[in-house]
Amino acid sequence: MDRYTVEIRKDFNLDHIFDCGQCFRWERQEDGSYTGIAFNKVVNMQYKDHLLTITNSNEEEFESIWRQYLDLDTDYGQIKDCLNEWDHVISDATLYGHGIRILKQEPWEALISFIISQNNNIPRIKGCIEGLCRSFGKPLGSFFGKERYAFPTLEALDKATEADLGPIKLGYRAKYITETSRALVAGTGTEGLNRLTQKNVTSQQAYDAITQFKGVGPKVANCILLFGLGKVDSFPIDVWVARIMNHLYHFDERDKKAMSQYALDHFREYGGYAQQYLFYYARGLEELQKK
DNA sequence: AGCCAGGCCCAAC
DNA sequence: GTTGGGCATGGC
Repeated sequence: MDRYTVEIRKDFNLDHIFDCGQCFRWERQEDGSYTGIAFNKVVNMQYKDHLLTITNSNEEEFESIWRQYLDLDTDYGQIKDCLNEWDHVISDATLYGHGIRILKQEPWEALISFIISQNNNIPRIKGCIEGLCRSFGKPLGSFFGKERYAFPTLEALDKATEADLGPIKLGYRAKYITETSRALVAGTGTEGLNRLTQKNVTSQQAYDAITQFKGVGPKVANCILLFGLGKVDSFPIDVWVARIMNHLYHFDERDKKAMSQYALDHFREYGGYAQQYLFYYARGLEELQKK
């Protein structure tokens, strides 16, 4: 099978990247590598001795897809330095998740995925999304021992009725998916979403645009901004972030407004990175607690 | 068994 | 503009 290897010196760890709750279609393998799907490509990624090897890919795809997806042209060392200069509490979190990168995911997939994520747990979110792909996504063939499916297109989900979505067990979110698909087809289509990634579209403008969709509130919108639209200043506050902000900064867990303002003041244009370090740290602490 | 999960909608203040 | 009940489903 085709493969491509590239050196990545630092600030890169597959567990941190794929297990920090930003994406739902990557599976850890026995050997510590990850197999997953993005942009209709099935690949396996292994990182060892500062070398990233992408299997079932090549240099051309690396340059056209994976370099941007993995955000390899961003200097995370510099970002962590800034965050630690602007805030003296976050250092443990930036050390704990030192290899995190914020994936540049496809806007449409992020929109639907994070609608599904609301009031849901990560294993089940993954199950729902996989079910959607199996039922409504294009078959990509068998890779790494499994049949693989693309994420469904807007057109495919637009055609699906709520009854069609029944077996996926999305619960009350099924209606959000159908209504959002209808609205997007009637409106700007996925191209309209893609345009929101442009630099001249502000985070506020993109936020206002996507909160028009049913099922997209403040938290879901901020996740879409951060993970799908490249608005890395956005700071999604879920129960984990609220919890860790309470623990580290002594905010009332319900006071989202105060936490957002703190993020604005201390994490500034890097709010999204700070949020991911905090989220991953919060879940890591919880994991330790359980032992 | 019962609480919880990457919350949102909508009605009632 | 804010607050709170209701909500589908299943992980743990």
